Amino acid sequence: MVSDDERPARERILDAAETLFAEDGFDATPTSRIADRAGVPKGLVHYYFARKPDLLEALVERLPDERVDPAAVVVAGDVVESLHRLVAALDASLGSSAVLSHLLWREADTHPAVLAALHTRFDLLVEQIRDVIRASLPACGADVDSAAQLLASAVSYRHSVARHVDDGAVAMHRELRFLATALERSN
Amino acid sequence: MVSDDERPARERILDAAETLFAEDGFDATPTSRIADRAGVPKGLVHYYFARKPDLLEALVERLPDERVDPAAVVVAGDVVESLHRLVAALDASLGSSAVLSHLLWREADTHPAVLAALHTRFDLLVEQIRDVIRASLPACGADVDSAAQLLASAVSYRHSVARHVDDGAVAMHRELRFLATALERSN
Amino acid sequence: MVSDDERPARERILDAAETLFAEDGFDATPTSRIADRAGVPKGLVHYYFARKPDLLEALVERLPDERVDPAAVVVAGDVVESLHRLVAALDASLGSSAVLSHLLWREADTHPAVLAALHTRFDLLVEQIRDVIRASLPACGADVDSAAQLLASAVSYRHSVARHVDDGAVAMHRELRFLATALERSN
Amino acid sequence: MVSDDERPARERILDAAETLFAEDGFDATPTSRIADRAGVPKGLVHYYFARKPDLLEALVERLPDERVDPAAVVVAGDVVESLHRLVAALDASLGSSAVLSHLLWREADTHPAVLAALHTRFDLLVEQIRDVIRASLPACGADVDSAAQLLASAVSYRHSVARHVDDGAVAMHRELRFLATALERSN
DNA sequence: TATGAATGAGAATTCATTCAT
DNA sequence: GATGAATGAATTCTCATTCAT
Repeated sequence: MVSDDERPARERILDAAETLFAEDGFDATPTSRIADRAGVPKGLVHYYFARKPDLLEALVERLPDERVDPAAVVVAGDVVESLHRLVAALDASLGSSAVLSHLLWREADTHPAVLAALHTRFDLLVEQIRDVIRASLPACGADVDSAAQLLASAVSYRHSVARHVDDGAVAMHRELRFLATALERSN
Repeated sequence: MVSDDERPARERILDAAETLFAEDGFDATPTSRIADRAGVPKGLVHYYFARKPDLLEALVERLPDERVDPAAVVVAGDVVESLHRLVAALDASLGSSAVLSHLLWREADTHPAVLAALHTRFDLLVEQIRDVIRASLPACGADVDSAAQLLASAVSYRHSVARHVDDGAVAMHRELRFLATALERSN
Repeated sequence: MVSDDERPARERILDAAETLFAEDGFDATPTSRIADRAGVPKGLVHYYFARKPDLLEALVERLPDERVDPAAVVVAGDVVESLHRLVAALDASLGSSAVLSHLLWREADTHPAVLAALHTRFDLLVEQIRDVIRASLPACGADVDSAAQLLASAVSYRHSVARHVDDGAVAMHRELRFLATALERSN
Repeated sequence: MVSDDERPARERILDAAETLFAEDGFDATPTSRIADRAGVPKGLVHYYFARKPDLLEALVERLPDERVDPAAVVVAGDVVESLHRLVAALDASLGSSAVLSHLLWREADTHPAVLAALHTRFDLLVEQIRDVIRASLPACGADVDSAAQLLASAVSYRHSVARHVDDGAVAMHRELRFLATALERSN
């Protein structure tokens, strides 16, 4: 087996697992294929990850912290633009872990650790949207929580489940504008 | 093996497959367990469904048609109430196939037939929401398509993915009210 | 794989397991070698015996009932001869399951079912020896229980553990005579 | 890994191996568990004992010399008491290596070195019993060899195989008295 | 001398699928 | 049509052993 790649073997194994799990699902991916793809002998996979689900947990722990600095996206008085920048920033940050994101949705049911990670991520998303709305439209009298929840649903839905829908970005843009307009009007 | 239950063996096999696939996933469910649960001999499962994926396709074909008659829910001039009744009707109709709904999301990636069924269902959902909005608020100048897309996201998200979130109904109610208000204001 | 032998596959698997376990021990015998020896495909071994220890339990259940009819061996008034005949009868009956006998001793510690079987067998042995002593020497005033226990130890020791000692039969004969003499003297 | 215990690493490894082999058997004990239990890194086990069976041979060589000084136990003219003291002394000396004793029986078949050690120990046992009988009952006309063999069987049986039988000591006491009485009567 | 990462052969077990009856 | 014994490829996991440091 080849081995002298740049990254350490443990990382290469996780990379391979991430890609393959995302492509075919956890159950449909033999550890042997992970080893092949990582360029390590079969035994090494189980040396680092005694049981197969340990791979999944390690992947969850590798999840990047997707918190976006509100100050970096808020444009005072312009909710449309502010939310737009937030979503763009989230997209960029999530983009790197899009595959991972997707696979998590799929395995959440059967792996509690994954489910917990998903909930945390969703709550964080709602919170960030709400903060940006509040910061860009301080006196908004509308139901900001609902708007945040709606947008978070749409973002999550797009990132994790509906990745097959290619016009996602366009639709998202229009939905976002709709929400922003609603928020501004109720000012 | 038990046998003389009320439903024919083929149906019992599909019922069992639906439950078990939803619980543990397609790959993690041996056909032998489906046979056990259905109370039929192992061979019979493969007699009716030569290959395992055939079970999944048969389940997709069993999907109920969730079209709700617009006339039955629209309250002229009251979008909030109209959408509310629509969502309630959809919930009722989907309720019976909630497990199935959920399992479809999970298997969509690896089974094209399932993915296609999902897209059809989502498009139908958007269409119905749009129709109800238009019927209850004929002169609405807002971006009805986006509103419909947003609500469809939220509904789908709740039905299929976020089924673990218990306050789903409450949040949905508030989100819906937010959307309706936005639509009415732009009238 | 060959298959049209005289005995049914399940029996052939047990025969093979018995021989191989006795030769190399339970842990050192792969199920694949059992399959080879039995002339059946590997899968069939696990079809009949889901887990490897199930093979051991099935072997224990195959143990012949070694009860010897006292009437057939007792020579009234002659303990030496009576015990001699009993031991010979036990030897003959045990002989057929000598390998099994031996392997049971070895696996008793780690397999409770085996340990239980061994205890039952030993108690039965003591009981039979005592019955024969009593029947051939009714008025014996000696500690018949101890004599029976001693002889049972020696028999068990020889059958199960000390099978490598080749002069076993000769020694046993002398020991038996010693015991018998002791019993007669105390009459 | 812990390390600065009182005993040197090599000894701790053997101690751990002895315990674990006795508990689960040689084959069922991974060297890694031996390392864990000994509190040494995995590599060190193979550093001291290149192959796993080497551990077994080293254990056999650690066997204490169980020779009991006849003078210390013989009570002239009293075989019962003499043998009693001998067995007590053997018990005490064996007690420290009871686990080892037991594991040897189990592994004797597959490890010639172990089998040889066992034979040596048994012969030594017979010899000692005979010496004590002769010393305490010089003019005994009975078959002392057989009596010695019988008692050695019972002692071995108890020490090595029947360690699960809790009333071992009591039964042994009665058997011993039976033998002694027999020997005295034939005087 | 000591270490623990790395290796790969081989173990038990699972399971979709076939097929004779 | 129905059945369940039979098959064997594939899968997860174990572990003695090696070896660079």
